[in-house]
Amino acid sequence: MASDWIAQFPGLSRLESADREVLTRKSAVVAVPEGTVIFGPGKSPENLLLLLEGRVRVQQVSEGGREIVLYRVEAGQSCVLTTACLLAHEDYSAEGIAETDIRAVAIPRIVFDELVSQSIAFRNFIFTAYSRRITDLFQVIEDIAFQRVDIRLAQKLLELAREADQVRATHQQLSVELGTAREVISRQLGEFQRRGWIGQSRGVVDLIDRAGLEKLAAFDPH
Amino acid sequence: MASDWIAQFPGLSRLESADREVLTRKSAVVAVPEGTVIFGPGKSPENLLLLLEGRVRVQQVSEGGREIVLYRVEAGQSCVLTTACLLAHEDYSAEGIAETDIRAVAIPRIVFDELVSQSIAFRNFIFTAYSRRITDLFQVIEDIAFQRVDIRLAQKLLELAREADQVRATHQQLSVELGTAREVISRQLGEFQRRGWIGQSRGVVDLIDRAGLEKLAAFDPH
DNA sequence: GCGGTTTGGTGACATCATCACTGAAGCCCC
DNA sequence: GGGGCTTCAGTGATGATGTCACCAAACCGC
Repeated sequence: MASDWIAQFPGLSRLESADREVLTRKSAVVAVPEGTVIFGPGKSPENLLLLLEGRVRVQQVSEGGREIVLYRVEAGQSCVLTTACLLAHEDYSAEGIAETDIRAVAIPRIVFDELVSQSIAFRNFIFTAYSRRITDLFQVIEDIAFQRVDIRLAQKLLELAREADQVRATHQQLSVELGTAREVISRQLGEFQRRGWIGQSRGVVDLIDRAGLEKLAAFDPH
Repeated sequence: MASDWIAQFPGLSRLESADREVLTRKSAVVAVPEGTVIFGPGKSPENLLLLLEGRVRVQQVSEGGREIVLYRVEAGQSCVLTTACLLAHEDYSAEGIAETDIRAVAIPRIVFDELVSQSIAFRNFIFTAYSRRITDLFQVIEDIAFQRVDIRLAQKLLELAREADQVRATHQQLSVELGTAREVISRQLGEFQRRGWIGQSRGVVDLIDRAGLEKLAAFDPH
């Protein structure tokens, strides 16, 4: 039962059977309720987490109390940021928050080290995950530095909505997604509404005209 | 001769002698002239570089042609970004440029893998380096998103000047350092000059009153 | 010296951030 | 079910930053 989860991680499919055995025997499946702070300033994690179900939001918190979302860890991915914490014993100013109820595989530090040492497949898994996160961070930097907020907001709404045609988020929360101010979000959403792209009610944005949003999201000002 | 370089990397001091032997025997000290593009879009590196002398600038280039400096790799540090490339075979939109003439140890992919597998000290070295870079990126994101340009410019001038009291850079180059526009730099430097903090000539900023710059650099608007 | 290129300066305007304040919508609690 | 509180959203004024257009000065190669 509990040993079947490896199939959910494509990057681990090439793991040899001895390593699979170590991984399943020495790690545990844990449940974490929505809203839990998984790691954060002054809270080093003890385990590497591989997400089976749910989503983790990683965000940066500045001294001034301002926040910005860096990336999300989805089911089937690993929260590699914690490995850097794990091995470098360094505190980050970033924090990871369970955005939904979560089921995850918790790999203790010792076991992580053992697997990195023994298995080339596991190493590839870890370094590939790092690679993805760093790419995410590069994209965040580029967007913040060079992209207009209306375009970024349209993209973010489509991303957060996924299949649904509704986003449950306050203007404040959306401003944290983009690292901007609430007032900016309010005004931009007002503009989107005037254009008939969205409807608004307290804590909710309804996507009425996806095509309109998509056109703006794909717009290249250059 | 060529085997003494390990002493220059504090993180490698705990390497066991067998691993030291592998590292020195299977890697080569290379020289790279200033201006060389070490890695970049469509140019995957073949080796992990440990810098003995010189400096590498890593910057992001966007489609619109705009650029921003992400961080620098100094002597005594490793260019870990390349390890992610190395192992994940992924192309980055970032590029690494030799900012000075460089001497570096080039560790082939195979040897890197062997060492990661065998040596816990080497693993710690690598993951600690990752940790530092990610921290750097977090700081870049926070600065771009939340910090005023004048403060960031003052900080950057002091950083680039190091011991010297002069920075050799055009306004254009400084704008890339901060991910902003040249005009913004021109105006801010004009203001710094009016305040008597700096002097300007073509391609050069002279630091006249470090204390003034330092005060602004340390200023917390919150 | 001449002509082209790079670098820097500046005004006008657009976009975004900040501040201060208002009112509306939900919630609690009796 | 009507206060009172809290959260959420809207908005004007103003400052900071980004963009565009253009010009002038400094440098470079010949």
